[in-house]
Amino acid sequence: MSIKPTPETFQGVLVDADTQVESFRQTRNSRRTELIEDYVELIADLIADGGEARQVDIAQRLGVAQPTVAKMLKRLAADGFIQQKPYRGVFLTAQGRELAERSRDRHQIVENFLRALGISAETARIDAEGIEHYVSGETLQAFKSYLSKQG
Amino acid sequence: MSIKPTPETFQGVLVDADTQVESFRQTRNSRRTELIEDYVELIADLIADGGEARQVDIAQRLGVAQPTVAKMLKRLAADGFIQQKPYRGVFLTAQGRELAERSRDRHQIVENFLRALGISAETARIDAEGIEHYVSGETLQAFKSYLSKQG
DNA sequence: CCTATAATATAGCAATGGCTATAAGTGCGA
DNA sequence: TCGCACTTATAGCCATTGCTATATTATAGG
Repeated sequence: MSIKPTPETFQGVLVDADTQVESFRQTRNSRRTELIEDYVELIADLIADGGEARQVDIAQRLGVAQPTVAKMLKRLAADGFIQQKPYRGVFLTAQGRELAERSRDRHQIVENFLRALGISAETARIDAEGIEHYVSGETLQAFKSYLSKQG
Repeated sequence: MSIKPTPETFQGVLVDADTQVESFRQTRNSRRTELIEDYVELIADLIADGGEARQVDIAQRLGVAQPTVAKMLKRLAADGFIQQKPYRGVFLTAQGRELAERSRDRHQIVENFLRALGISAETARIDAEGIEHYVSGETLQAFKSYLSKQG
């Protein structure tokens, strides 16, 4: 089990191992759902904006190739977030709409929070895209309450 | 090219496509370096704490299996971040130390910032682990200046 | 109605990051 | 010094997320 010799004689750089492993585990978890959230959120936006979400549009927005989108859509369908008809557009299921709404809310709060801190619109947009997936409920709440105090 | 019919008649949910694609591209980029940063940062901490970074310790901290670590270390060595001697520990190169230091600084700032917002220690630790990799220089600066105003 | 263009589907490849099982090397204590 | 326990190396598997190339289907114009 590799017991370290008298850890208390060293600088306390390291936190408890069991504690740290939990953080990393959670991060890996978020990483797994990150792409799903991006897709569902984008699909919802495309539908809201133009009535339909086509593979070519999703691909163009995400900056990936169309077959990459096709493959991911199969997974989203298998996971119950969307419905697909061959050679037709995609539609969100109730579950998909629910996830999209949560994602969009969270995204908006994070982006607005960064803007409120004085960060430029462009940076806020870019950083929010990455950060949103790693923000817990507690942190989101803190962001919200900062925003409301700024009012 | 799929020209949308009169987009100005819809709710402005969507930002410009070229703009959005850049955000997603950047996010994918961060995702690629995320694991490398975690490894290098952890290796630096283990060396600072106990003088050496063994695969079993890295594996235990990250919550992954030892062969997973072995594979990643090969990649880190190929990328010039660490040096390996067979059946011996790993050592950071100058490049590795540089990355480790930057990562640790950024990590600390993000975690302290979350704490300053009133977020609990545990949540701050977990969220910082995910968020740190997606924080741009500008945002980091904003976090720092919030912290100094709090001081 | 037929054809050309656009969109979607499918096949197959590569890199990444996990895993288990097992081989090989190290080093300590009897 | 010899053997056992620990550590590292290696082999081979799987899932994910990207790609290119190509086949198939839809659809709009002439």
